[in-house]
Amino acid sequence: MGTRPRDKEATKAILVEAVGKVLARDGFLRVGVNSVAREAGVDKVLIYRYFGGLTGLVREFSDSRKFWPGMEDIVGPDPQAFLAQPIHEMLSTGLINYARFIRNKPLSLAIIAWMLMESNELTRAFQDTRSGMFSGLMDKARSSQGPSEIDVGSLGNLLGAAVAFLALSMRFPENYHNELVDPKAWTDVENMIRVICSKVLCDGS
Amino acid sequence: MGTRPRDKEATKAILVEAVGKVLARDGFLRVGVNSVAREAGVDKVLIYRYFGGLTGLVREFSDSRKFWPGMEDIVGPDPQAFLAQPIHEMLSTGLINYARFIRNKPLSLAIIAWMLMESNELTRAFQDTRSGMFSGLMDKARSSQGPSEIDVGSLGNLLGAAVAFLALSMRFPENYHNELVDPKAWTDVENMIRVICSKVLCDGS
DNA sequence: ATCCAATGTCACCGCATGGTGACTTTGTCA
DNA sequence: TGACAAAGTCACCATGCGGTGACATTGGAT
Repeated sequence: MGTRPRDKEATKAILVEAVGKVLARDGFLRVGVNSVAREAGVDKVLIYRYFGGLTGLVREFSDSRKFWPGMEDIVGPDPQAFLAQPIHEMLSTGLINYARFIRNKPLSLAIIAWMLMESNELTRAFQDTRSGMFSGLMDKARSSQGPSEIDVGSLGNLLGAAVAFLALSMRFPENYHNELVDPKAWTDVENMIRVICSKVLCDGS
Repeated sequence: MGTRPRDKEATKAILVEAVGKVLARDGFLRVGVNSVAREAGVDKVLIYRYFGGLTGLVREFSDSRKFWPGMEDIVGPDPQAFLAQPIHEMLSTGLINYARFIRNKPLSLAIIAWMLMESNELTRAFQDTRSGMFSGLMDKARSSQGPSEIDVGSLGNLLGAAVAFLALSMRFPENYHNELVDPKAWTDVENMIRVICSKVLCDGS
């Protein structure tokens, strides 16, 4: 029989990967013990034996990949150049990089949606992964700014929320009459972000 | 037996209301034939007999109430005064009214979330209800604007998306480390919206 | 070669779901 | 007073779920 050699670690890896497949293809609604095991072609009892249950498996899945943009995804390849920009350009390019990072990542979008829909031990498995990177970056940006100005962090949060919602709504364009399936619409969004950051952060007053 | 007199319309109304109760309390994940019938204290077969299935019931529910803000919710009690404002104030007050309308309406938030999560015959039942009111308002605003300026509609869409995401994320604050449970945080958001609309739409160039 | 723990499969349980047919009760109209 | 259709209840089905115990198979150490 050409069956796979018995390899616990390999099987665990298959299961972890199966979570991602189900999540990306069918959404978090379908992520369950049965569906994941079926996707992996493995008996579901191994989920309990190896991970103590679906929660443990999802947690391991959460650690296994990089769903959220890291510092380098946000600031780009040259951190020095990034930090040398005026603050409004730092924010807008950071936001645009964020948008570009998530908008074509079904897994990231699925997780964002999941965390938006319920709070249980499964979504809590993702919580820690969302590093405070973004807010840290905002603090850094804030420090290079006069104290009495518009709060860069608040503006970033607001526009980040907009980006996330637009990226999510793009998944079911027939529900939200939006045109973001067209990449050109995203360049309009990016331009709008640039205009906002520029006008809000560096114009007079 | 003090049982209710047999009244088809009353029973239908009870079922329609039960959809809203389940949706607001447990979210769309729990909206099903069994749970709704149980909530209504009525046999589920009546859902099939009276509405042809859950889809018909949800559609009737969708028509039964006002989940989305109407024109008067957005423009306020005095349309004349609203339209007399400069365009950036029209947009910001409209967005703020939108935010105030939805942010404490669990049903509206649940439906927005639902439409963000799946596209099926049930979510399609809500689709038509979302009147093109907002975009119509944007057109009106656009007409009172010079042709070469920033597009008010795009800005409104972006900030509307931000508002929607923030309102949704508020439902599970432990997932998104946000502070919007505190109403004061919303006044900050409103102020930020005002600043953005003002700086983007009326500052020079 | 033998033993044994680890690896993996299979069968089953209780429960909830969407869905349907057969039943009983009620109001109404002749 | 009956008859009858509408209103509502009940019992049931197949399916899928999370979860668990018992089984078979393998590889490695003695």
